[in-house]
Amino acid sequence: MADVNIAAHSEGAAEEVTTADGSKGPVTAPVTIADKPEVVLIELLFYAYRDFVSDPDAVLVRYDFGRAHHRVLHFVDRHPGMRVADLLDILKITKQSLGRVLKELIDTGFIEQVPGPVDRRQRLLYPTEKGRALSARLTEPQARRIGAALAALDPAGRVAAERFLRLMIDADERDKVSRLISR
Amino acid sequence: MADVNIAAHSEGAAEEVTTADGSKGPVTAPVTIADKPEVVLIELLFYAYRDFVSDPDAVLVRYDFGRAHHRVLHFVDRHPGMRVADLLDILKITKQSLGRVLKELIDTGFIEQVPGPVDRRQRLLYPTEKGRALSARLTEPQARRIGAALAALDPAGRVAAERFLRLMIDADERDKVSRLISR
DNA sequence: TATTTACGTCAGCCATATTGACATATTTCG
DNA sequence: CGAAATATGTCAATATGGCTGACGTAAATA
Repeated sequence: MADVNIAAHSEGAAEEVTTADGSKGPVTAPVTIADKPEVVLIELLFYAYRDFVSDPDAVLVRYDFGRAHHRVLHFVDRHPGMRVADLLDILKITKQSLGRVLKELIDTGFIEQVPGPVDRRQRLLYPTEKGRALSARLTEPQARRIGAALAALDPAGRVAAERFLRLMIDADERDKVSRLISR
Repeated sequence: MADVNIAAHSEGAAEEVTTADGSKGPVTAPVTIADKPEVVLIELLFYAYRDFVSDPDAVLVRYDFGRAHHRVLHFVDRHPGMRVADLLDILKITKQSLGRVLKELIDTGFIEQVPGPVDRRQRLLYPTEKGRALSARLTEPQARRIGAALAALDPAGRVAAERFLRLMIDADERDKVSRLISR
């Protein structure tokens, strides 16, 4: 069963067949890319992301961590000294969801909390050496995948791919994200 | 707190500061895009996907469905008559995980099962009219988002964006995915 | 006939997310 | 100064979506 074997569709018509008694049967006509050309990109994004996130999973299981730990560690490593609120705004999850995952990363010594020097209510988040090392290790396969894909494009194509992804972000988040990324 | 306010980094050095007593403090140097240029794409993919999947959520809650239902309904709608095994191979989940979600979609009349006409062990999956309508409704905001992003690119850029996503898929899955998409 | 295949299901478990309420510092504002 | 807002943490209950493992059944196939 290594191969997906979706049967060819016998129906040539674009419309559903209504049976003799007037009841509606199942819809047999496929949604074609001619109908909705954007479906190609919708599905490519699904498949690409599916494989993209699968990369680090193999590493994470050895640490008893999940994808949530990966995300948290990545952004803390990327933005040392960030506030908890910043992290929540990036991940778009609640503080309760973040709580346990962050606690585990702190308890196991991958992330450290430091009281904000100016505003002492804050608990600024920093990676430890160990945290940085793990983050790098998780980034590696993803960077390799990205690098290989970009290498197959010409410079203009690389710019276009990046632009496309930027435009996929909510319009009212784009500037914030751009500022975060370009550090 | 509408704005993320990550403090500028006081450390100019690329390396960690070791304190006087020899103990390692937290790592304060950020990972820059100069260090790892692929990080830009890694993060863009995260942000883009985050917002991309958030679109249908607002619709789904009204049906008491989650993202898993969306994925199942989408692919059944896209490939009417597909087998359960095909769906599992696309989603890369176990049949037990699929089980509940699929059952709910069947029980609520969005998907129909038909015994395979040639191989009667199979339960071929079809959307109902209702299922097709919901799928279209869920696809709509995503297609709008994609369409807007593509509209901002020139034809070559559109090709590049699509090529990039194709290349992000596992090499040994690309042909299968291409066959699935180009229907 | 024996085996494999396609699918379903039961049971238990884990990870990640949610809402809502409440606690504790600390900063800021009137 | 005192009140209010802010940053964060935590307890509790719940939902969702995923997993492994075991077992069952019908149907195709070797």
